[in-house]
Amino acid sequence: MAETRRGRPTMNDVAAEAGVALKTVSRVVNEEPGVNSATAERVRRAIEHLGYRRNDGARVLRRGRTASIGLVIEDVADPFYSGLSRAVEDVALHNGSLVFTGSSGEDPLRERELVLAFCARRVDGLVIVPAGSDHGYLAPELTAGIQAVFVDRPAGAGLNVDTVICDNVGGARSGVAHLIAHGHRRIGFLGDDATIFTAKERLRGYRQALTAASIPYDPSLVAMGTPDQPRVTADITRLLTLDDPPTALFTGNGQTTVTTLRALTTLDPRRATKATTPRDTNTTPGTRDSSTTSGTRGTNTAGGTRDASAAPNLAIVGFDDFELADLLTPAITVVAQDPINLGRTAAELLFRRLTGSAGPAERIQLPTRIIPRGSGELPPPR
Amino acid sequence: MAETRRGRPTMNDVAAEAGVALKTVSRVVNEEPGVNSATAERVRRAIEHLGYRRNDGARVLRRGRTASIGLVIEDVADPFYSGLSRAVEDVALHNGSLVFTGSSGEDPLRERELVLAFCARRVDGLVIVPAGSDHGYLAPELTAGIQAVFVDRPAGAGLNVDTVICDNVGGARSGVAHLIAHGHRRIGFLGDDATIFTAKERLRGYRQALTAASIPYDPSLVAMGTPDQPRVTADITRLLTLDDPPTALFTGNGQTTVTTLRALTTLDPRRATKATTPRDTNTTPGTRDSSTTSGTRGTNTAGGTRDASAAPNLAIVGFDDFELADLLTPAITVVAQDPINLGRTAAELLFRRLTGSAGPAERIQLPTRIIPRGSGELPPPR
DNA sequence: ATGAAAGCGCTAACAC
DNA sequence: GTGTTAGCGCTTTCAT
Repeated sequence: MAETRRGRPTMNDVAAEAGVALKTVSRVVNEEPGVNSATAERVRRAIEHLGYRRNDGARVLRRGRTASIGLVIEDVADPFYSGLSRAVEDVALHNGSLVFTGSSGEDPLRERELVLAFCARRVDGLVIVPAGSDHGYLAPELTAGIQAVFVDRPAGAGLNVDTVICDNVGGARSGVAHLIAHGHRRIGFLGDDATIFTAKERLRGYRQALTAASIPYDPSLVAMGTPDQPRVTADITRLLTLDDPPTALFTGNGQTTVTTLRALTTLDPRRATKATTPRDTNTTPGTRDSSTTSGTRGTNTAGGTRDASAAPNLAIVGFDDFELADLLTPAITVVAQDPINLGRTAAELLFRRLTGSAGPAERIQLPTRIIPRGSGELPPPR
Repeated sequence: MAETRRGRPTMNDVAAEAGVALKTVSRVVNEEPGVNSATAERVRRAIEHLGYRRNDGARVLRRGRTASIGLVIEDVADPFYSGLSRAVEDVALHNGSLVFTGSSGEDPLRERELVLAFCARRVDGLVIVPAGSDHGYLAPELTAGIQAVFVDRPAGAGLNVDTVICDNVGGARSGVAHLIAHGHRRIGFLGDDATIFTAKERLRGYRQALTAASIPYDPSLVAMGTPDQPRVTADITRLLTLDDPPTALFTGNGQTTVTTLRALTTLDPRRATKATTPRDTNTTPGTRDSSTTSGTRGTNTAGGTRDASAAPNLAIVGFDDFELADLLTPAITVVAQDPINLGRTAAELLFRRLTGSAGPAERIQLPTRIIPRGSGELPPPR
């Protein structure tokens, strides 16, 4: 409380106040043994009185280890990555470490900036969901002893680091095989941007499933790009107006699945009445308040009602589970991966490295599992 | 690359390599003016050659400011807080600052640990969603010059800090008034744990709306607690089996809304057929794969079909918007607050403080808006 | 334009 | 048990 000097009190201030040497204060603060309990008590009183708190920055400078790690993901606001984040956080806390978090927003430059900023802060290690494919900038940091684990996507060529990913190929294959098992032969693939590793892998799985069922690959059934609404809606429109349109859709990630569902709702004249107020529209309270949407409940029979020319009775399987998938009508069948497991596994591997585990870089692949809920079990028309 | 000494190269190493003094290296690294361009080039080559990277920890120790902030929220994995996080992150990056993130998990002790750990790292400022109500531990830190902004919930008594919250009372009031305007007089309130500030405020709003409509307050219509499925299901069952059951429900936060919807689906025998595979159940791929759920689509008419004794045709308005609210049947009417705006406002206020803005603690209240989508416009039965 | 010396707050290594 | 000294890697101040 009582401070005469500018700034926070230091160990020196405490030492002066308690009438002991600096080192004794250090011993008390760090609970080292071998301090007379009376002396210790005097020091503790001085600490209390001055409101002293150890400066971990200085400590770190002296000791080498910062007890902090850096986490670079694509976007914390995405439920997939926020689950992963939480898992990393928990493991870090468990290991007495703090975590710097940063979202790259799928921008390789921002990824690089964040990683290097974390390295400049001398984090002990990094958990990275890479946006870019060139990680040469990391090499000197690794040489210098900073540990890194890549999650969800592998590092760019030439970098030999631990990696934790899910079985993208196998997951997509099983999801598409599921649709085939239910009688579909024209299956659309809506994927994330083709530059993204997971998107490419899942497309591979899609093709493998087709091959296994002796269904020829038709590139006109494939649409890839960022999962923004206009693009997805346009692509779906294109697919549905093909001469031989798909009877089922496989969507390549969570965002794309949701965007697809919204597109289908828009395209279906009967369903369209339901979602009158799109998200993010500015609605003045009390204005369109009661009129437009009331009474619509029960007017749509929810399934099997889409106008064939616009949004036919499509079967859907999505990669990634998402909240409320089970409450939609029909409920959405998904190929689920476990973001928490992904994050936990990566973080645990990182801390194992930090506590001395040597050996070559590991590549851990986590399984996916299919969760049938209804949308993926719909048969093709006729 | 070429390192003989242990650890990373320092400015000293660079200086030796370039044949200049330490200070000259510092000048080059920090792009200070007044260095001969030839000398600077030599230094730069040495930096490149040695793979030198400035140690920001040491820099910070000398300069005072750490260019980092701490963010303590309830749970990054919750979409509300992950949106808020992203906004804080973006503002921080914009201000050249890194952010330590930590989830308190609604545990006051963990909140305290995190905050103090951040303070020990000498973050410049803090953005806190408080879990506890006693923030006495923060006082010395504030005195020492660490800035703090509280978001979503105010600080405990006695702490005079900047606060950014949404209009919980007004939002709840307007949501409940909306239901009343649609003819409801028996309205259940399902809130978060009663110890949580926002839960209490929203209950107040609920009561205000009732009072304004001269509807007596009936405590048996109110249920508060953590939004776990068993508790919510039990409470809803209790509400629906009252002699005079509610015809509408107001749910007090996003999690509760979702849990409520899931409970209603379970309670409704007709809807129950739909969500056969609950989330988080371990389904072995290929086992229950195709049998249980196929063909259910179209069997439920989605709205207006609940068994009156279990889950009648309830109107619902929820506090907090959530992804897919618009795609449910019926789509869910919500009182939306804007987590991104909340985070951005708080972070901007923090950085304004950090750049010298003085003045008394501010208390900023952000508006909510009602988004009618269908579920809140259903009339009471008869 | 360049450099030498001091010191940020702490811990490690060694006295006493 | 306690204290002294050095120095982590950098910036600051003041010389040259």
